[in-house]
Amino acid sequence: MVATIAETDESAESEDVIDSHKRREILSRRPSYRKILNELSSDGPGVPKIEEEKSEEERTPPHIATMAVPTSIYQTSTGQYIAIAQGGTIQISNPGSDGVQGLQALTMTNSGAPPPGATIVQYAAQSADGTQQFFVPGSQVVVQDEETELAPSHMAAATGDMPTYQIRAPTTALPQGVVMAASPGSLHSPQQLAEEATRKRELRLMKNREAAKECRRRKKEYVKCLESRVAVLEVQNKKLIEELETLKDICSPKTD
DNA sequence: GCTACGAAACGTCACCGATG
DNA sequence: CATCGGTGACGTTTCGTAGC
Repeated sequence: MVATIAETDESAESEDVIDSHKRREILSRRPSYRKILNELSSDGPGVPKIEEEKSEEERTPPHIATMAVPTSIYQTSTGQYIAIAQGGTIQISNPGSDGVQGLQALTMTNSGAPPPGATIVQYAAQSADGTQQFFVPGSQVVVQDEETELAPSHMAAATGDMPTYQIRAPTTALPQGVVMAASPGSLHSPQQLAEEATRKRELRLMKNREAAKECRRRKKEYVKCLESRVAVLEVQNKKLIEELETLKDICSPKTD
């Protein structure tokens, strides 16, 4: 933007705000990549549809009956069951709840995206000693044993070794970004309210982080599909031009 | 080895539309 | 109307590469 009038700091600031708003107004909102791509795919060949769910495990509903068979089951002192399944999913179930409803899933940071619909109840992080910890309700911590964690995953797969975990009382303060969940009804003091607000913010940021990743992935896929569509159309165009030339030759044979 | 640079990936904010 | 997910924009980080 070209400003020829001398501005005070305040006006410059408001100018920035106006700029920002103008810019955003100019940028018309477009439908999602999925919508655009599916529209493209409906009116032309060679453009695959973007599926609602991508990976194999994502296509599988996060239902307890379809989840991986747990390889380790622990019970905390508060009576909660923690099942660590192959693939790194940690399932937490409350003994008081019935079946699926009480099941919550944690996914280890190195095991890919959590299945859709799974409730991520806490945050996976590395503690100061390098072990992975999972904070579960009841102020306890699931800690991956160092020996198994140090072994490469392909070795574990080859030998059949599964990582082992311990349930410990937390020995250190929560790592950055970890806020213990609190039941809404138990919030009274300003500090608790602040913690709840922080927890909500962290949750929002975490979800947005994942959403941004997914959005970028879709965008890349969208661009790839557009490129492949361009290639297909170029081939079609070339063929049509050749066909036209052939027909021209047939209709107007050379006379000499 | 060090530095500069560009590309890719990422995290966050702001906004919008859909939905309950 | 509150909430949530999707996405553009922007700044930052990470990584590979060329030039020195």
